[in-house]
Amino acid sequence: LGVPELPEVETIVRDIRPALTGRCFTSARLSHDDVLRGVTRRGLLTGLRGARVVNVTRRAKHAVIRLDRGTRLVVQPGMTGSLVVHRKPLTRDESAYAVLRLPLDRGGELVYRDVRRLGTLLLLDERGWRKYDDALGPEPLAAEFTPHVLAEAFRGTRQYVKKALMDQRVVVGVGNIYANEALFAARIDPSRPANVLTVGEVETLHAEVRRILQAAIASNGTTFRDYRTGTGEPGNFQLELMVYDREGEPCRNCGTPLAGTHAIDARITVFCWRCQT
DNA sequence: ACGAGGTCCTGCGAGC
DNA sequence: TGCTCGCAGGACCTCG
Repeated sequence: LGVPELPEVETIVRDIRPALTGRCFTSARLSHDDVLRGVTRRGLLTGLRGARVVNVTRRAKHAVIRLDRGTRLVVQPGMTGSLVVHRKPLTRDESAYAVLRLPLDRGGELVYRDVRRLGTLLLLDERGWRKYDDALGPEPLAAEFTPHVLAEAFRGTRQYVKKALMDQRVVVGVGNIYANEALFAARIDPSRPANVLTVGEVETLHAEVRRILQAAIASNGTTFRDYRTGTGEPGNFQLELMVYDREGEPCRNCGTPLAGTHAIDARITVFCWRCQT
């Protein structure tokens, strides 16, 4: 577990960028085809072999590796994916569950490892990328993501606010962990319909989403089991979580045992029924 | 429009 | 001890 969301992918991208930019993939090996979306094994491997990395960026929860051929390798780590540049030969543990291995010129190797393989790999041309990018909502840390933008997205839906917050068309990068945390910080009941929130509540939620994502980036993300930074280290934000993985434990605000439910989208929701209304 | 449920995938922990 | 079973869940899908 570890669930790479925005802070985790941001950390990965920052870590691997210096080691990858300008480098060439001397070869490419893929262990399983089931992680591919919209590209065949042959298409992926020939598209990567010999390609040079122009830059490495993050969009939503995805690492985007732009190649000199005008294509982009898009990595969605899913639940258990990690993306690490190894400078030394891989250990037995590191090579177990390695899905994509891309040795670099001048040494080292980019490795996508994914135990459960719920992550996906895409290789998109310019047009494919534009279409993919357009389908995603605003970046939560960008200036164009204002409280007004969030309010407009919430206005049109009676979905549970937690589900709406995790909808990648509303705002990208927020998954289960940070949705739970942001709603606790904003003192909002996750099961309220999105369109009944007051202007003030949306403003608070907007601010808390940004604050928590920034804090998680500063702590290199949240590691429970599988998530690793781009250098293979665990993150530290699990130490700062207020509700996630704390069902039954006392609320850090009022001491009431935290409640847990699967009623929203079949994912664990942890909240304080006293603080969140 | 929205909730519910299934699918993918495998390690792990609980229960018998 | 050794087995089975249910759970974790992001993205995507279908059904009512």
